[in-house]
Amino acid sequence: MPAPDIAESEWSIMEALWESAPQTASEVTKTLRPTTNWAENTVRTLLTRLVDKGALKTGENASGTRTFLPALKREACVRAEGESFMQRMFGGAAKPLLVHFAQHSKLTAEEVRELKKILDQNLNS
Amino acid sequence: MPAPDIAESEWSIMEALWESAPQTASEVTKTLRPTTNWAENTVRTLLTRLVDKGALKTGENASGTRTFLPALKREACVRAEGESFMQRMFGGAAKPLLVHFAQHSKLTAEEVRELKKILDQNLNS
DNA sequence: CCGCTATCACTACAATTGTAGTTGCTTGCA
DNA sequence: TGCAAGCAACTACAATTGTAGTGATAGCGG
Repeated sequence: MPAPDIAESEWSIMEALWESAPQTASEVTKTLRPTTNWAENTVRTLLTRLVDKGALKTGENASGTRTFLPALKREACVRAEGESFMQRMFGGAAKPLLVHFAQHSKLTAEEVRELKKILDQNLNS
Repeated sequence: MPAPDIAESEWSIMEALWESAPQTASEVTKTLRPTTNWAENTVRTLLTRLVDKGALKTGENASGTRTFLPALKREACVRAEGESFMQRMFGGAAKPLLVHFAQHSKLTAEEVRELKKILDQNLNS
């Protein structure tokens, strides 16, 4: 299973754990509380589902409580999601996607400069 | 309701109708048959859902049969979906998104040139 | 005039997602 | 040393999605 399908609310969980891992269920809950205000059970459910999907692994902390940590790299998940998005919206072609976001986003001159550099690097590789 | 949520299989329907509209249910079915192989009822269900969501409108053709046509521009839907994707995956920031796809896509020199131009245009606007 | 075929409008139903609640076990603390 | 509080495992339940099937209707072709 290369890249399990991670739903929207599950992403919040993953982000929290990519940000800092391992964490126990209640730690994750506290981490997310400001943004999501989820009940701890909600977080637990999502954690369990993510473990089932193979996106998270579990461990134990010093006090014997279960902890959760990513089983997949963020980069890999982003890439998979991105691939699927590109497929759905642009028939799998990168250019129209890049055109779209290049046109409809506000970018600073600095960012534009960086992006152009990256595009160049893309070529000779 | 600016931009209804269009599910994955619904996108196929929308694409067919953005490509050519209006079409009757059976026409859409035939249009999509090569790629999806959906039963006509499946297509009808999706069409109905999309009308409910306000993404499609209906009309009538010469023979009095119902036809379907987009109620929203593709561009608007792509933009909404893109926005939400950018939010989920990159916290809403365009640059990291662009960086990601600029790095992980194979682009031709020509495409790179065009993209750089668009980036420049982005600036003075 | 009558049945076959296309259309429609409903209904079906399992899987996934969002969001918890309930129950049972454990264990440190008063 | 019994109880409140944390933790784990299940269960709940409505909405959305994917993928059709069924039943009613109605017009075309014989």
